[in-house]
Amino acid sequence: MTVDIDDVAKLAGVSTATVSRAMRGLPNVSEKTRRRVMAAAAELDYVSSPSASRLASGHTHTVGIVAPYLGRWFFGQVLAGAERVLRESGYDVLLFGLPDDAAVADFFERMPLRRRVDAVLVLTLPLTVEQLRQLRQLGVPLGAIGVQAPNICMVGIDDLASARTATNHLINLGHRRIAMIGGGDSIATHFITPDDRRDGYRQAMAEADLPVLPGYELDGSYTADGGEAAMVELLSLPHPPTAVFAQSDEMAIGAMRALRRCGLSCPVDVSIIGFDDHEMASLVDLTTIRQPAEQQGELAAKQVLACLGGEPVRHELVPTRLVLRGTTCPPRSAAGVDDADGSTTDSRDPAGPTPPRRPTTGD
Amino acid sequence: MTVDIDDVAKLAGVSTATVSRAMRGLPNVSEKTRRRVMAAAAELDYVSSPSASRLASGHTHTVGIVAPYLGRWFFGQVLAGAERVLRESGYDVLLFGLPDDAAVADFFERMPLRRRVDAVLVLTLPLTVEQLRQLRQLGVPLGAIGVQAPNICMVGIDDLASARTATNHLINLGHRRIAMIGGGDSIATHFITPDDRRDGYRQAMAEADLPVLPGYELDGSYTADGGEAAMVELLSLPHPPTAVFAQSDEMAIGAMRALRRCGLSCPVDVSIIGFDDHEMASLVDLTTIRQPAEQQGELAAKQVLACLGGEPVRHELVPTRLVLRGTTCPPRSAAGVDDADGSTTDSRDPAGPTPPRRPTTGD
DNA sequence: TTGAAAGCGCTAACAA
DNA sequence: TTGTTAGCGCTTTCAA
Repeated sequence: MTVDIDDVAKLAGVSTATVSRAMRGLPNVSEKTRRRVMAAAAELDYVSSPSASRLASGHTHTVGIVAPYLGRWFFGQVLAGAERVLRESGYDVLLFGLPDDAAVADFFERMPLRRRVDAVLVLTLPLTVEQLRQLRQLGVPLGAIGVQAPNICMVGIDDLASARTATNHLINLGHRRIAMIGGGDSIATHFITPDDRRDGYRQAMAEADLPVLPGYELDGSYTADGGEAAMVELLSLPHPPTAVFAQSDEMAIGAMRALRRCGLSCPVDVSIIGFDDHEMASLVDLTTIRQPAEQQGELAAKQVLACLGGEPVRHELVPTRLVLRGTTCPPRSAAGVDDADGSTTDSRDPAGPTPPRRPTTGD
Repeated sequence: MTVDIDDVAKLAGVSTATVSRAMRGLPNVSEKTRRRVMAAAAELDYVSSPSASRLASGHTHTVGIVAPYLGRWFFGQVLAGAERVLRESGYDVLLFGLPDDAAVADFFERMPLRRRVDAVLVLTLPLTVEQLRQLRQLGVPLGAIGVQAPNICMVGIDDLASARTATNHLINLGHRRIAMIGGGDSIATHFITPDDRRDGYRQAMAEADLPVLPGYELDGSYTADGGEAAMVELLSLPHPPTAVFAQSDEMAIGAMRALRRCGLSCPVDVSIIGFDDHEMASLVDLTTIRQPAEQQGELAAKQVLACLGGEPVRHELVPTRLVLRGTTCPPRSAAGVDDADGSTTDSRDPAGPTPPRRPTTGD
């Protein structure tokens, strides 16, 4: 039924070993023979059986990608970048989404990656020490995005410095009452993004001698709804903030919605800065910190491929930058202040500034 | 080094065949033996080699998923739904993104799915007749989303009726000059989404005796930038529309941006309705047609699994519905008209209406 | 540079 | 219900 290596060998008049060598491009085959083999293979429309070659060689030519959410913007971008690099390098991508605790538990109990992949890419997954140990036990190169751990490849951004930049932008505009919407306390040891961003916020505030008022650090669960709820809470404080740093654009956009529903104007009443530069950020004119998502996926994929090629483990940080748009401006009380920060590049949105908005009055 | 089926057999005091049967849950094994085998396997931390069992059995327990864009919202949602169902059914997911012509060409030339998967899921990929033929030649069940073809599973929506609903909504509000932003002419025979939505628009217009003015059908490439460009063109017509039906939320949001940049108000100057109910639609308060993306992924996955179980090919349409938000209202000239449509359920956004906006004046 | 042959680890007939 | 055994289709020594 299906044509196998023997058929090709017969047609080409060589042994199966030679067919195998020729088709994999090994050097110890004469050009003449290789041509004959390739011609025979083409004529028979032969494709080698991956199961058979995996069994015989022990290599799967497959990379496993594990991600918590496949449907969210950031993960989609990272996945797109990683998949493209792997596909173009001839690797298959085996995908595992772990959207909830049950899925995580099941995954680490059955370890479906065992004997199935040559390398694993972990996308921003909060890992416990034990889970990381289990992944290590797979005995294949590990790559991670936003997860720092010894002896595994990783790419990421400087969350702390980026959060400082965001906060400094608000401070430099003259704000003094600046709140933060972030993620809750993370239990996972190796997932430090929310903590780092929080620390960056705190550092910037401390350096400017500004207090973090009670109730100014809220959990927005990294969702728009969470951001909206957090903003509502902030607005009910005795001294509501004049500016908010949201740890993600989704939360920032949720916060903007809360303001709109309250009849308040962003940025005139409250300035908001987000984080990510989600595709929708430009559409809602959101000032934010841009992080290159797809590029991080590409880099992480290249790193594990390099490890597979025998190169040493690498760690890479990609740069972020402040993207100025229309949701931040000086507070009503203050005069404009120079806005500058050494650690990242400030830049106007290439699309150009949008016309300033009038505050909408609530009904 | 790695423990194999023989080790387990020895420890359990049975033959390898029995181990194989016991571990796969085949019926012809006594409970006592099965327990002994499972205990031995657990003690040795044994996991069977997928390559070996695939080679021996011919089954891969893997489903290939092919999608044009992994990073876009709709595909992320569908992928999340499909992956979850497949994972929970014990199937591996092999992922292929085909973002550009080169990737498509390469994919269909090398056919990396051959001998690698038990079924294939195609997500909204414009397929030529020849490409579809090649997929069929894989000899495995095929499932598709938004791609109609004989004898393959498919889930989708009624694009034509949904587009009519969208257009009728604008008509019922009293609009007469209604334009459409869609996709260009599709070359692919089996990818009829843009054409169906266009036909729905045309039908609704014709039934209401409204003309489709010259220049009222534009290509927005299904991107925000394309939508913005199309809107700019519409605004430069001798008789600009008072309402626009965009075939996707991304294009709708781009069109909204164009209006904002021109100092025009949505919906007071121009009403806009989108399509999809993208997560951002509620955040920018966009009236739209909701289609359940994740659910379509789940259904398609279930369909191919059913085919794998010997059931016949199925076709399923999932319902869409009009979601009323703040970007549509009667045109300036007209009095309000009753808005009703029998084919779908009209509903207020559960989050409730937002306060009406004042038109912003351009500077 | 090529060929012969022994696996790779499992499944599935067939036999018991 | 269980065991025996012959493959599944390739890769990789080892010899030539």
